[in-house]
Amino acid sequence: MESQDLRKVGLKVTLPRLKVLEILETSDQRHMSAEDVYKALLEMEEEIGLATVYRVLTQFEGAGLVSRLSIDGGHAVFELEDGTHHDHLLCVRCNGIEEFVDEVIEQRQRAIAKQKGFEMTEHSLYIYGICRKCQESQ
Amino acid sequence: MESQDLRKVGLKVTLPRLKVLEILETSDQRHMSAEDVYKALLEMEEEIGLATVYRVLTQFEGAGLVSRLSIDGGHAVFELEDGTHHDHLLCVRCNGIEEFVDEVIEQRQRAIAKQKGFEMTEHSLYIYGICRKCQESQ
DNA sequence: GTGTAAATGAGAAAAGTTTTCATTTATATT
DNA sequence: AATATAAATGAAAACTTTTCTCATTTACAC
Ligand SMILES: [Mn+2]
Ligand SMILES: [Mn+2]
Ligand SMILES: [Zn+2]
Ligand SMILES: [Zn+2]
Repeated sequence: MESQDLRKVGLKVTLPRLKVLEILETSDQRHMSAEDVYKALLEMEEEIGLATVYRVLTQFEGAGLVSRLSIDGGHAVFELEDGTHHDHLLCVRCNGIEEFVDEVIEQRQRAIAKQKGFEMTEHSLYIYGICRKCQESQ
Repeated sequence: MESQDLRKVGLKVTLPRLKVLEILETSDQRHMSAEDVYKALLEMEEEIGLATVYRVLTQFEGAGLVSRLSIDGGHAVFELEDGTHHDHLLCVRCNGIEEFVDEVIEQRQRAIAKQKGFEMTEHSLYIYGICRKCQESQ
């Protein structure tokens, strides 16, 4: 019952919001660009404008429902927030995304920030490479 | 003698290329956007188009003379390549950039890629925060 | 059911970067 | 030194991703 999720964060329950949420929950890709979401909506015959998709995703981000990854050449992907921090591996061949958590890295980052006198607010870490599947297929 | 540097990497010796190189070498900021370089050129009375600045920086990157950081909100900064890898701390208040090297993180990244079956090609790591100077000034 | 504030859609705008194409320039060859 | 030519440049247009504007529609408190 997603309507409650929306009300809980102070957002009116509208069709675009419900549908975007539905796409994020049911898509087989966990990480989706606004364009991906928009196209998935078109495929389910929902005529929701791209501007609205961006708006809704940004609001969801503000509400803590989704998080946004800012990938290299300035385009963002979104994923449902699951409450746990993780970082990403990006396949440069198929653009697939995998996740990882590494406490050693997390801790070293805090140590570096401290050592440099930074009050750390966040970090962004991406490992680029060729995923297993892409290596196998030639 | 930068002319040799250019010839060495197969680039014709032109005024825009020499001047962009000069800016990168003499500016007090090690990390500069294309716009920064463009403005610095204007200040030294060199009428070099922004498109040329982008072209030259991209060629320099291809030639291994500079490296490009792709910062969050989709705008790039460039720095002279010094042959050694390092990562960056970004101040969210003054946009200042500091550098660090951490072998533990480097090694953990390789371990994670290996564990996930990735053939790692590169990585990008940014620590965001408020730098010492900005903390002190209020 | 109504009123009102909020949300939406369509298109314009913004920001950063790349491309196009006519003109200029560097350099290899005479 | 003059010439030929492939490459580089400048200016403007195009592009990409995202945000904004504003007229219209919708959700929901009353
Ligand atoms: Mn993720
Ligand atoms: Mn650097
Ligand atoms: Zn892959
Ligand atoms: Zn600062």
